[in-house]
Amino acid sequence: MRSKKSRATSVDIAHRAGVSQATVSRVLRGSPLVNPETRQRVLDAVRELNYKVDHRASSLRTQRSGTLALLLFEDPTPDESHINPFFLSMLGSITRACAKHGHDLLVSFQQLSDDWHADYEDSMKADGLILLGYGDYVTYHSKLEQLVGQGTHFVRWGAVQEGQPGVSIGCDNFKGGQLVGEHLIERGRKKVAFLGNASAHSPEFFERYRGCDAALQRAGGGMQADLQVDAESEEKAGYAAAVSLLERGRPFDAVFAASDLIAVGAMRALTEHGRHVPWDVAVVGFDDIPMARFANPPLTTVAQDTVRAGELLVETLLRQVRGEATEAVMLPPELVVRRSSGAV
Amino acid sequence: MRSKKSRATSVDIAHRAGVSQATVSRVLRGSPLVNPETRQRVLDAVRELNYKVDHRASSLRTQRSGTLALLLFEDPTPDESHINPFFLSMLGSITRACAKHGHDLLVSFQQLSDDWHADYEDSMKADGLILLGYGDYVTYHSKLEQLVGQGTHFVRWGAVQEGQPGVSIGCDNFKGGQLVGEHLIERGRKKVAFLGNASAHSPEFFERYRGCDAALQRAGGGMQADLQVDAESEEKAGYAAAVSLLERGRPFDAVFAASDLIAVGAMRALTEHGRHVPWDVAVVGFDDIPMARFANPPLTTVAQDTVRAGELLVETLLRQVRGEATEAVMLPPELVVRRSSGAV
DNA sequence: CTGAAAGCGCTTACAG
DNA sequence: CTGAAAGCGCTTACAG
Repeated sequence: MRSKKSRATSVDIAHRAGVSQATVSRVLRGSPLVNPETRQRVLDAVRELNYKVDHRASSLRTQRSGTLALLLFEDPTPDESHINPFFLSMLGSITRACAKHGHDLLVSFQQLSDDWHADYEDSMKADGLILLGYGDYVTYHSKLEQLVGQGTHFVRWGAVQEGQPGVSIGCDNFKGGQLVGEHLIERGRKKVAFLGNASAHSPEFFERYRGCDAALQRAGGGMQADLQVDAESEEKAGYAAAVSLLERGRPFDAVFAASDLIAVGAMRALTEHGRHVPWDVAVVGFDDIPMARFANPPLTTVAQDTVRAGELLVETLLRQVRGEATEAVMLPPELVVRRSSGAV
Repeated sequence: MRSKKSRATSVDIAHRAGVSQATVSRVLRGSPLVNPETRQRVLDAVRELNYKVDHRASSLRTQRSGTLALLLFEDPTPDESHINPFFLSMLGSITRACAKHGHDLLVSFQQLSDDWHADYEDSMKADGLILLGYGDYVTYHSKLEQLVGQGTHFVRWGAVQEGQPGVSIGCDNFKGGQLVGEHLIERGRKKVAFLGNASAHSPEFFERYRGCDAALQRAGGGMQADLQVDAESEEKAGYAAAVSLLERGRPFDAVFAASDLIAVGAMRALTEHGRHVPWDVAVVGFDDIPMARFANPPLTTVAQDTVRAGELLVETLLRQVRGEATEAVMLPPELVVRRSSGAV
């Protein structure tokens, strides 16, 4: 919107360049059906009047918005509190990937309870949806089915598993858990506690748990139910979980936290309760958020490739929008060893 | 976009409800000029066909998009690297504030070098722009003037100072620097090094520097030019700056880092070079990013109220879009004392 | 290679 | 309270 004279339209350009409005549109869309000289006259007029195509009009006409919407779910922490740093870095890489593909990104935080399934694409604000966030998978499921039923284009970041509505991109969480298990065994740890929800409601955490268990089993051990404590992915929850683990009084020499945020909280609790990390207890997290390097001691963790993830999400969604076939992908995790799991 | 039958339009609803398309529109816009019974019939049809107003069409017609665009600048780190956590949390609070005001948020990362001044609002994708990011203020300035000249609606997060194009919301950086200076003096520190650019190119950092200087002066001292080292807001830059400070061989008993990221890097360098924080050197940062609490030792810093900042930015911009008067605001900073500046 | 015309899906004076 | 009509600013067959 201009303050004085209203903004130039393609008609103004046509007038100035002495052509029809249709020709202006052809030039701006890069149609080859335009005489080079005509094209130049139009381009000159465009520059002189500082003209920009009205995105709403073109999108209304073409039925393509060139916009993707990112819906970020966060259930537990309604307001104030900080967003999970892992999602923040996903947000960063998704934004970059969108730009790279010439698309705009609409960002929106959602409560899982909201009626989100019926918004952005339905209002034609976006060509497709990217769904991101932990969330109770069971609740989630029916909404996803609704999306599929509506023919909405979407991709989801999260657990990649059978019988799931829509296309998912996710980390190979089982593999990640395995890497952790193998690492702990190598360091001589046997009794591994798990901090995080380990049930079908949180399939990502559960896979991490199962992967670690598989690795321990191969070494003749296994995860113990009495060493598992539920926790959402928050520092405070990690602290609380570690405290209640200690209260149980069962011996353990390692903690596998389902996320770095949990791990950081757990390390604080352990230290405050006189357990030395890593001498008494090795601690390993998941995600490799920026904070992990700076934790005290620096946190061993499993890195997820957020840059690749962002690109894959965007590319997959765009392919879907174009009507091409798409498939689920699991990204390989990578173990990052730091001092929190140091040798005994 | 639906997979099978194409999506319902207001004409379909009109047909089903036995009214004119105009009436459907009136109902959906909440016009009082509709008979309650008619309204109900329309609403029923809307529900049955799962109809949603096409946002592009309505926005084209009303000339209001209900969308704000956030342009995030990051000059030094072109790709890969992580976005400054401080901006990430601003992003979070801006997104929340937008939702609260019923607006959508378009997010875009920009290189300062890009031709950004001419994009989102010009394409009518957004009603206004929020500008966020450190950046060389001198380069910046002329682009801002262009925006003002074009009559573009925008607010900027950053230094609040005289003769600046457009409306700015920012932290009271001078005051923040003062708090740091007073705190250090109270802890018996005299020779305060400053890590960060201290010139008109980085007015935010410069104000922090000047504020600290003012506090020291009041105590009979002052900042020393030979204890100032340039640094962008990055952990690596902080590390490098601290190393070159040490190499100068001038005595100092405190470091005021222009940002937490710089402080974290500096603490690593100091520790590696045998200086104990805080015994030998007190370290103070700025921003209070999540990482600050978990740094080793936990970092004393100046907190900026990002939640309030986000709301203020959105409210101010919306007021501007509505043609109301707006003004610059400086938010009060708050000192957060942790162990990195612990008593001698 | 170019123009006239229809139409994307809404909103809103204008009549009644 | 309601309908018919114009128009927001584009894109794209359809003719030529």
